[in-house]
Amino acid sequence: MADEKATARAKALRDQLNEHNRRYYVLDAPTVSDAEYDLLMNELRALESEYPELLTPDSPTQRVGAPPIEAFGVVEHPLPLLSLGNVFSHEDLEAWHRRVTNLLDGRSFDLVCELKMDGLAMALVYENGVLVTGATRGDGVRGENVTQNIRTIRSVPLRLPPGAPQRFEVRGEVYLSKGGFARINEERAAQGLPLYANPRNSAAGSLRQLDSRITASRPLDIFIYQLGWAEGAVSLPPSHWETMAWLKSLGFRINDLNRHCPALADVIAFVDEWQDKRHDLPYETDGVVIKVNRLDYQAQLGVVGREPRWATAYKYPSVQGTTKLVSIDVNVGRTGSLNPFAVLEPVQVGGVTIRHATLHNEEDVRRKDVRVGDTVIVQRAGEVIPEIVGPVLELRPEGAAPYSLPAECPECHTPIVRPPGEAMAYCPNKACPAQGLELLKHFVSRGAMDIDGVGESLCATLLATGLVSDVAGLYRLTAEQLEQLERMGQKSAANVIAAIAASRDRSLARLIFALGIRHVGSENAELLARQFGSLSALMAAPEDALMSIPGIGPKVAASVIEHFEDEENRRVIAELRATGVRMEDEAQPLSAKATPLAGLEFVFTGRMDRLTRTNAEAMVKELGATAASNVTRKTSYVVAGEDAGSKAERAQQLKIPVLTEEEFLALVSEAKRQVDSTPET
DNA sequence: CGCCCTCGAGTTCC
DNA sequence: CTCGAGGGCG
Repeated sequence: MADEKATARAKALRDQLNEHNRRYYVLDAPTVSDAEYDLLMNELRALESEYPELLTPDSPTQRVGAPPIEAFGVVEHPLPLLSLGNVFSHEDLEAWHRRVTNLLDGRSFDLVCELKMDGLAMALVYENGVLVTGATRGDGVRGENVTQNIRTIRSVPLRLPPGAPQRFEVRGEVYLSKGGFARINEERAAQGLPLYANPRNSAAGSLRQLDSRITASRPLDIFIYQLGWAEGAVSLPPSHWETMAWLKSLGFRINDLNRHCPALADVIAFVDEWQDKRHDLPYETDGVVIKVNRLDYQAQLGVVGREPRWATAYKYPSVQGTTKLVSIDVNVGRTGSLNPFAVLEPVQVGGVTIRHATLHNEEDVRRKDVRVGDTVIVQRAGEVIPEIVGPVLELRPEGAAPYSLPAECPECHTPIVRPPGEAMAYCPNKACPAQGLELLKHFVSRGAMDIDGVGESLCATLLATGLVSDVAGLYRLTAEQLEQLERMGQKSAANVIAAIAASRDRSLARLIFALGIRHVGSENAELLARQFGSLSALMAAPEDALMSIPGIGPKVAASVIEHFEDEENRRVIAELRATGVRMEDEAQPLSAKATPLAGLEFVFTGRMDRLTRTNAEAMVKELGATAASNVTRKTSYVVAGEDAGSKAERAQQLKIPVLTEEEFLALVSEAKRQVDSTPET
């Protein structure tokens, strides 16, 4: 049995350790060294193991977690945890403010702005100054009892100083810092476990551990943002802002970045200020919670449905979102490649609605382990292209099966082939209608024959009606035939015919590229055109002649040979020739052009105001420089437009000069001035 | 043979 | 933008 001395010592140790905890984790101002802290902790642990009756729920030793439990109990929230209405713009916010003003009979009111943590809402109940329950939000009325896990969070006070109400509830958001998230994922990767998709997902996983010793090893943290309810004779402050200050004095961790705003203009300033700055915070925030400060006004405004009228959440455009994966469909590419893509329940991400996302190939789907029916996390890679990050494993429905590609081409039902060692599967049927459409689209596209007014839908119509059966068929079209089609008047028909006619005179390189030879893109087409000067010369070239061109290796050469050996391809080329498509380049003018930018390599990135990227690339090539798409050590200049992404960053790392559009134009006009002032040779 | 750089191909949304 | 793969070079 513990004697009085031991009992008193245990209490003293608990009080000291709890205070040190508060200084370290809540105030961020420790007054003892880690070693001293450990010494006190060890002493308490020894006492508790000798006299188990001294072990109290508020003991700091509880922070290391307890043995696993079977399941979480259910906790009823006496006062439901409400959700918040959302606003997405200044206009929405102003409209909300007007509504509130009306409901308050035109009286003006002050507000509080709080950064909205991307974590999990939690209700903590204290009785006689001791934490007794920690529960998740659940459906707002009933949550899960995760008290043992909450105790492991160092910034949650286990015991409060005198002056706290007898029984009361505070609400807060449990979250994981970006650094903590990265650390956990590194550990999981090392153990071969599936990775958490984001800090929120990871915090949820940590909190739902039945073994709280695991939770204890996760660096979870909490910000308290609300007093739920309180019983016992205490006079409560009259405003939210003062309530938060009071809770802070009791030892709760409150976000210091929150701000008391006298008027709407200050709220707008706060929201704008953190729009970008939030990315520099060590934790993830997805918006700002705006609350009417006075509690009597809050009471007057009340609750509608499950949302209080006295608060709203300003949501920043999300970089990520979660949605349901409805199905995985398959596209057939121009080369016959089968590319699975995700059909999603539409979701707003970064201000646009996302319905589809590519899944690249079967391996990609397997690696990400997404299955039909999964809830998946979606983001816009480089702020543009939708991408599936991964599934939320907790929400996977029973019986969701791993994905495998269908055995047949979805278009023509030919059995698919997957060359050994290759990641992509193919439809081997060269006459596959899907490939025909993709080939036609490629032929008319901007980088190829550049036929204006012929897009995806017209290509499809032409093939479906039989007006065109291969790329050469375009050049036999008449205005009368086009006018038969729906939504095609005389004027547009004439425009299309003119655009097709104009494309007869494209450069040889564009024509070679347009043919759609495997492994021959715009660059290789350029090489081949420059080497051979005409399509017939290229067609007659033996394999070794192709291979001797720097940049053309065995695969490309074989692909070219194979393309021109094919009877059908030869027929189409003959047709093209017969309809008057130009098949050679004019002899290169021998006069050497002035090349003031010779030897320089430019990389363009981001959106420019006065130039398109292709235009800019043409400009520098004209002056003897080259344009590359990737930043390497060889790059001379990176020209960064608006919203420049990773390339500009990489340039900084490699200490390569980054030019603005203005600086670039200045550099070009200076170079041109040199050309003009140099006498022709 | 392995590494590094480039090119090809497919892709989403407005 | 990203991944995969081709080509060149040490």
